[in-house]
Amino acid sequence: MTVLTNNNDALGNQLLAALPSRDFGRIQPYLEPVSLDLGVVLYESGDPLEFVYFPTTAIVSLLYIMENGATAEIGVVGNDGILGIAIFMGGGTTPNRAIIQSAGKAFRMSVINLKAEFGIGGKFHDLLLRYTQAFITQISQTAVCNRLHSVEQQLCRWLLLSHDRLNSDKLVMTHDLISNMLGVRREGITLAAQKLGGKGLILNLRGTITVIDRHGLESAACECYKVVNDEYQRLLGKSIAKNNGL
Amino acid sequence: MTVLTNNNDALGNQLLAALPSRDFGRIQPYLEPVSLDLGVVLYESGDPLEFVYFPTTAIVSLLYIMENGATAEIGVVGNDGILGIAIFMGGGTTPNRAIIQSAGKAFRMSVINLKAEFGIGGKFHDLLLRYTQAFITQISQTAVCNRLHSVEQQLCRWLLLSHDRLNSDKLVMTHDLISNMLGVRREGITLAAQKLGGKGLILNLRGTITVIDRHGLESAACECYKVVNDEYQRLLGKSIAKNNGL
DNA sequence: TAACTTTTGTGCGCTAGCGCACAACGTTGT
DNA sequence: ACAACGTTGTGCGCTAGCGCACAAAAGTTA
Repeated sequence: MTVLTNNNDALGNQLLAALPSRDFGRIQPYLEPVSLDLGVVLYESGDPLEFVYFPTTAIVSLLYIMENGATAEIGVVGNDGILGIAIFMGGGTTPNRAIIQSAGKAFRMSVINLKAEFGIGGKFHDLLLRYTQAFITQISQTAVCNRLHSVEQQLCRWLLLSHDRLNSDKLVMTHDLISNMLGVRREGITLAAQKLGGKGLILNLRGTITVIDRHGLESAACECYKVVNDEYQRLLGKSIAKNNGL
Repeated sequence: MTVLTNNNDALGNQLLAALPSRDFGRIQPYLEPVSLDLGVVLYESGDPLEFVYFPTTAIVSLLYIMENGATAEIGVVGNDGILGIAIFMGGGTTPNRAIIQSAGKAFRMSVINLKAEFGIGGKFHDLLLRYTQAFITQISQTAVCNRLHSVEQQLCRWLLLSHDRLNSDKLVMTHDLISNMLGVRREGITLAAQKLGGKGLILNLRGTITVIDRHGLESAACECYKVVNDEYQRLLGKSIAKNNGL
């Protein structure tokens, strides 16, 4: 079942990379590399999970889908973390959809193996819980941001979140996609993106947004971004942000 | 240190009540009853926690406070749960303020004792994690609700959350307080409360809101309330909602 | 090249919620 | 009974974002 290719790539995931080599060595055989295409649904709301995922280059969004079809993002997971915390938290599923927001690679691990490793306690257990707390902060700040900030500010935050989890300045995504994530109108994104483009922070091309001025983007974003990033740094010992300690 | 009064009151907290009596017996000596007054700040943003709290009749709100002083609620904890999950998750603190939203009683437990009990693993460990997952759902749904729903709908959700955690239909709280929680204008709450009053769902009196038609309130709320409640039921084996299995 | 699809740009009327100002109550205390 | 204070009610202009309807590009396929 486990693929025998070079699983050292798994160190591209910061959570796995943070493990002591002894713990990582024990887990490594359980990791199976997978390629994830844009738009693929990894988990559907309420479905029992079969695998957890440690993304390396892929980015996954967690969405809630309303009865009327409207969507809003809860949080985003990339090479900084793990998708499927409901497994070790004990619920087995969540009322959210997990969808690939940016195509790329990940390593998956069966629920059985994950539970066994988590059950041992020790570093892996503690690290997963600390990551979960950081993720809680991300969700919390999403709630705050949704309440208090403009679409333009939120777009900055969202672009930064994506940029941090990518090793490129070129984000392949349409305004329509982003609008679904932020739960706003597509036109609202177009307008906000134009403003950011006018300020020279990003470059809008059909289907892609290129980050030009990372620092400018951070300034244009609300404090929410920084709060989350600082918390990741505090809890996981490293900043997710580019040019900022990574 | 531990007060010797009747700690069986602690069973008023559903998390403690859900423990097997053997586990509860071990924990009971560590529980210290406290009275919590309206407006008291239990945790300040970023402060290392010294105690976790198991509310029985008190209700605690978790808030984020923006640099400009604006506030928004992340989630609410009452007799359904525990305040201070950052302790067993490993972070020791969060960037939030915890403030008493409704005066009442709680049992507190020192961080050292909590960590020790959590470290044993077993039922207590698992229950705390399952509760945390339920709480994550609450935060997530707050984010969604903040994005997509009207103040009136959110007020319904919020009143229901409070009502569930209280053994009275009379909620002692001002419109101003609620507006801080929901992160909206006080006038917006006044207006929404008037509408709900006009529909006969609640009764507005100076400083108090009385729930008249619980079912009507649920209908007037968005689906967010039900999603969270269902998830509490699934994960913790009981509904928090009144007239609904409790 | 031509037809088609996807993505982005633009305009327009509408509404919810904001910020501000101030009036009208209830309570509490003296 | 009166003053003082906290709470709620009301009005008004303003703005961000919505919903809708198309037009204009930019790619894609035939």
